[in-house]
Amino acid sequence: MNRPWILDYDAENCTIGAALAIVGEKWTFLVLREAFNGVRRFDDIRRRISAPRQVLSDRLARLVDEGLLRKVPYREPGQRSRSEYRLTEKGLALFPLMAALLEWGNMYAASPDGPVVDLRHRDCGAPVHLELRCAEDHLVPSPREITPIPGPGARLIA
Amino acid sequence: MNRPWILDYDAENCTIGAALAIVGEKWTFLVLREAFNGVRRFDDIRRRISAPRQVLSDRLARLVDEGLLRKVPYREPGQRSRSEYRLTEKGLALFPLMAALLEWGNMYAASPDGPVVDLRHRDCGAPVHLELRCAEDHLVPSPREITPIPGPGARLIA
DNA sequence: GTTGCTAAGTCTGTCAACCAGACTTAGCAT
DNA sequence: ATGCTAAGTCTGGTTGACAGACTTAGCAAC
Repeated sequence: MNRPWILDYDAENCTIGAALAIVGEKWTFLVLREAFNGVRRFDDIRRRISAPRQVLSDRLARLVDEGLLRKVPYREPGQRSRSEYRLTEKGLALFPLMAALLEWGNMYAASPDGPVVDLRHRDCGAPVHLELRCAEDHLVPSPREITPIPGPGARLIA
Repeated sequence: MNRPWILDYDAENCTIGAALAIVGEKWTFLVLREAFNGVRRFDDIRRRISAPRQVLSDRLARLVDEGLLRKVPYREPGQRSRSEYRLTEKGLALFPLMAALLEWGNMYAASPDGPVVDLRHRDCGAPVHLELRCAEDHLVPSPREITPIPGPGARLIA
């Protein structure tokens, strides 16, 4: 193995790092998982992920701040109005990330009984999975067939 | 919105949670990013991700423990033998996760100049992207077309 | 109006993890 | 022996997580 080209480039402005700065934290990610499950209320989320209230409070505020969730008022009969948290477009766009984590978890960290949730295509009911494909429409079954190259935003180290 | 079915099920054995317990931490994920970039040596990784030595030491040990990385001896001329860290199959299987994070980051947290790395198909040079597809081979362009249902491992709350 | 109810959120003290920076280790070479 | 270097450990200060108690805000019954 030769010295990888990337060592000459700065890792500072990597978009993966930027994405991680927003969603790369355990509680944040669990909150998003629940959001995709349709769990939207503070105490429901809190019970499901067993987070300390303060931590959940922090993370929800952060996610609203970053524009992944938005607060929407709701009203149970005989109760005052409260807020629930819903995914925005920006948050919904994380679905492939969630799916990737689910698929990997099912393969390598699964419960013995099998997956806890299955993803189905709404229109036909068939199970849904992730694929890597190139612009020429070739299926790319393995990362070994992928070559990372410097993109337009790459910056050489000073 | 009705009460989501998932509230009747236990979140404890969720495979997403299990996966997060392994890779759901900032430094761990950055280490894996570098591994996919071909950066394999302690100090190279450390410089690129700016991690405290101790933290990197911990994370590498953990990743080796979990079987995502393995230590391989190498030898620079005039130096003693040292170890570098390479992805195992289990680690390589995280590629879609990495790609999902990269795509989301490029869309929503990008540097103004564009992506820092591009993924290309080794065989044809075309850019690679992630797709959601169902078993009937329909392309699923939006998470709104996906219905999560309880899988075989789902457990009702006691 | 006051009391109770509930979901959401804040406060407090304790404890574990992170961090920067200095130090140590282990083998090779002169 | 002495120096060199990549890898790894030690130290003391600071930040964040955590559990558990407390507070808030509006509605409803009395």
